[in-house]
Amino acid sequence: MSTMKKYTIKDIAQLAGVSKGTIDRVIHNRGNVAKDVEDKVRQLLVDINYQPNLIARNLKNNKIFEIGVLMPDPKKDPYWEVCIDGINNALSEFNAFGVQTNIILYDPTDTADFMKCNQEMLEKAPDVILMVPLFYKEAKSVLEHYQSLNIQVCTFNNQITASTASFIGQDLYQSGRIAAKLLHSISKTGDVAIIHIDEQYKNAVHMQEKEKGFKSYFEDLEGYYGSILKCKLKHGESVDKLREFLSKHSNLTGLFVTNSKAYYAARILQTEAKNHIKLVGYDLLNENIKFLKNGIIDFLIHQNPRQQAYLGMKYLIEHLVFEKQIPEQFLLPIDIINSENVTPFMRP
Amino acid sequence: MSTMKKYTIKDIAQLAGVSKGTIDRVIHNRGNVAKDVEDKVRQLLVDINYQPNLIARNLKNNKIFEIGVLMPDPKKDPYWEVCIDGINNALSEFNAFGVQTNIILYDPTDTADFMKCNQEMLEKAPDVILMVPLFYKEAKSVLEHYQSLNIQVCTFNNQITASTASFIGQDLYQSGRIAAKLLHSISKTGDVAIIHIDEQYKNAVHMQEKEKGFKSYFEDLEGYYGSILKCKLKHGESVDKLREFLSKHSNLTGLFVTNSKAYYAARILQTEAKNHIKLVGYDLLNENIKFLKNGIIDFLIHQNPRQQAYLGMKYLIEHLVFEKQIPEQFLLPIDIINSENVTPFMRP
DNA sequence: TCATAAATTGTGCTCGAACACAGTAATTCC
DNA sequence: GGAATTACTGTGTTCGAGCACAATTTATGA
Repeated sequence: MSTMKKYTIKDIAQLAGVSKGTIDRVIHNRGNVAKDVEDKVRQLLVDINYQPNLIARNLKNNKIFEIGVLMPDPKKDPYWEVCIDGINNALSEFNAFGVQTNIILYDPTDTADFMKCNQEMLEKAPDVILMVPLFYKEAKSVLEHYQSLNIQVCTFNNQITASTASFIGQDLYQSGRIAAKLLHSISKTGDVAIIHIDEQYKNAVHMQEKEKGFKSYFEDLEGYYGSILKCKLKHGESVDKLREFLSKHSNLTGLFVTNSKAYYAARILQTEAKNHIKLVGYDLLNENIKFLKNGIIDFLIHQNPRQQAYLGMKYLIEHLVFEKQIPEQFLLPIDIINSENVTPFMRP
Repeated sequence: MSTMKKYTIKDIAQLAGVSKGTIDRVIHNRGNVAKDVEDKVRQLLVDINYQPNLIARNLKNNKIFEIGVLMPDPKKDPYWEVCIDGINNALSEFNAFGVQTNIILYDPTDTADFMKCNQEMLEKAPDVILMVPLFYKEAKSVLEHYQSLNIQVCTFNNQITASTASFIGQDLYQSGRIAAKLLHSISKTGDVAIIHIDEQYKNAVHMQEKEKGFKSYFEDLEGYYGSILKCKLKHGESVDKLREFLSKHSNLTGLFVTNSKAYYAARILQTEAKNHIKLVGYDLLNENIKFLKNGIIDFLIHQNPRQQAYLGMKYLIEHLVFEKQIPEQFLLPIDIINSENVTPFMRP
């Protein structure tokens, strides 16, 4: 805030009437310091609020840090594409500090591959790890292993509540509530439906949390008398099931698709000209954006995977380079996207 | 990306068969280097893609940088409060790099005070300046002066298009369009009104841009037959004018308040129980949030002043410390806020 | 008492870039 | 030819923290 001198170890040594070696020993608890001297120096450090010059510290310890990244292969699911951008972004921002990545991509439909890639990662022995722990049970054991090896891990997208690893993501329950609020604000009456598309074991928790939040909004609401329906489309099932669901329930005015597959529903609404049914979904996939712009999709909720990956990298790098503490959990704000504000969120 | 050795000046000297002094002279164009040697070294630098170690560079040049901040006094307008948080945030993030600020607050209703504070700033002779150039004409001349003194300036909130200073803010035209889209999505029929409250000379450009964007949305729209009305409330005028306006136009279904004073309109809507009139405004002031939560205000558009100030500081610091280029313009995404996603945006 | 161990403290080098200054080679000029 | 100037090149110190190791003081034991 105000003008304050930057004290160096040398300054402190002079003030305490000892040599810089002693100060160093106190700072790093290296022992071999007389009790009274130690107390005196410690007090002095507090008094002048000593902040070590991280630049100098870093110059000396100039090792190249290795960050292992373990995430789903964007080739298998385009949702993950932007994460690579976020990672590269962080990398270029900190490229002066000697950081290297080792990205391993696993098949998001294959738990065995996840385990195999983790094995591979262990062999690379990175300093820290950024991971999308898609599969709860497997991730839990893997995270425990990393913890026992004392490797700091930062997870994003999926929270493994049972682990101590730091997590970056969103409050899914709340995002369900937001979806409900949006749907309700654009269609006051009629029934609404929660649509789970391509539901898989790995996503079950995600979708359930969103569903709970969605329902809670309408339950809290006074004066709403529509029904909350539900349609599940398991992985591999035909979209015909959804088409039938939509024809059967003629009183439907709103749909909430709990993942990035809102465009499945949008296609049906478009071909069957059901323009009166409002649609809220997730994620800025090109296919979704197309329907957002032509008005079939009304709102998308942005989970900001790019930012999640970027922040994870940033936290890890700052931890390595500047010894900053990594927050246990960081929940990103939940962005509401419509056809008019979509563009800046697509910025690289 | 891949494993690449970090070359130092010493390495290059060895490779080129000269001393590190010569490499240094080439890198900094200090002259006094034989033509053939210079060419050779330059080629070498390109070949190995030499990246100077910014940590070492910084350690040597360890001066304390001074950032002058010139912004409206939050005591006069609470809108600016969060900017201080953003500035302190950036400061604590980079506190290891020897950066100091000198914050000067001016009266946002007083152009003369703005000029006086700029004079004061000049006397402090900061290395760079972060500024909210509230008053177009005055700011223009001031910015020219800073440019002639070769002081890098970063502006936020208000764009002085005639200047070369870097700008961080939002696309106001687009934000008007977003407001229109939101209003239209929650009330399909009836008239809408643009409300300018406390309009002052200094805000005129801001509000006009938003108005233009708002209108453009409805003009682009097919099948909308309502009218777009307008109500101006000059600084100091009684809100009764607005109350009368609202009673007179009984077909109104939506209001767009072009600045942070949406709560003025909300109060009237509440006391007169005009719940059918939808309301969209700007900024997460406590008063606005209150009405957002009780449903009188439907959406707020978040101009993110905190992030604007934070980013400005970050750009300036990285410019000073790492010699990074400051982007000429950075337009933040425009956040749509409803009662359900307001909380995380209020995070410190 | 003095050698030896143990406890404590001080010194000096390192990291990579920047830059002053010393040193060497080439050229000019009388 | 030799002094002086110019053109170029190399050396050594600095920044602040970290750490190895040397140096010093104090304690212990026979």
